[in-house]
Amino acid sequence: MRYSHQREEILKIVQSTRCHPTADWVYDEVRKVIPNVSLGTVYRNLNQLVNTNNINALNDGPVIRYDGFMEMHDHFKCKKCDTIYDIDHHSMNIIYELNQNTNHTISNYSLNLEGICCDCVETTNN
Amino acid sequence: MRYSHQREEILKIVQSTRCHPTADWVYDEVRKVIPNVSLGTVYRNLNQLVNTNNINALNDGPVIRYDGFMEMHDHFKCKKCDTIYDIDHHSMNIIYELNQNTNHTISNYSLNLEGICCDCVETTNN
DNA sequence: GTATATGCAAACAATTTGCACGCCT
DNA sequence: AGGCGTGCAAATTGTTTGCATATAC
Repeated sequence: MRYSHQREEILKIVQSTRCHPTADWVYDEVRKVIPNVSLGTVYRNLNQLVNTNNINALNDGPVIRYDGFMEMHDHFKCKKCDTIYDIDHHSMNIIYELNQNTNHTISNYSLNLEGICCDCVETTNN
Repeated sequence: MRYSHQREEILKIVQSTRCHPTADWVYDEVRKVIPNVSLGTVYRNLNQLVNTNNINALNDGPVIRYDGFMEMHDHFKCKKCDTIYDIDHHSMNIIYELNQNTNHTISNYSLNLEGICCDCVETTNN
């Protein structure tokens, strides 16, 4: 994989946030630095960065979100404000425990939690 | 919600399988019984059945899969054959434990596991 | 110099929606 | 009779891809 200015900026942007951005959000950010970048380039580079294990992809309904934080962790999505929070969890324990209980060989997982977040709980009745 | 023959057949079909079908698969099955059914109708009814808690939706990359088995359970997807298996798990324990460890109110979750399934493990070196 | 990366726009795939007509109640 | 459900086709959304040009090495 050859160096490219676009890819460098895209990686830097994804690594600099914990907001689990979409390709569109990344596109808007990259354009602040490289105004004529194209959305196709953003998608191509995000896919490459996922394949080379520099970032992670997680799906959120029909859209793909990207995550530059590479320690194993889970996610919690607030049903009210749609924010996705990181949740620290005993990843290896889950995989170990599940490998004990099934015939399959589990190599990775994603745990997606939903509910009402701590910021929304005060004001909601849902 | 008024009765419709289409919706009844769609529900029956989703409830009769454990293969986590896509809308397209359901569409093909419904056509065997109601040949002139439309794909739009299948999608509309699947969405209604999800909203009325008769079936569940789970996302598998860009596609939505449907599940007529309503007990809380998790899923394991084989990286080789793409089969999605049901995994029984201590759902309430996870939610309880996680509610203890976070400030959020977790109401539901989906745990998606990946790896090599028991049928593929013999023949794979991946 | 050569191959990979880019910008652009068109293609794609899954899902949703608008509309006129049909069928449940 | 009235309104929800349908079939059909077009629209929408998120993502991918083909192609000619630009750039890294």
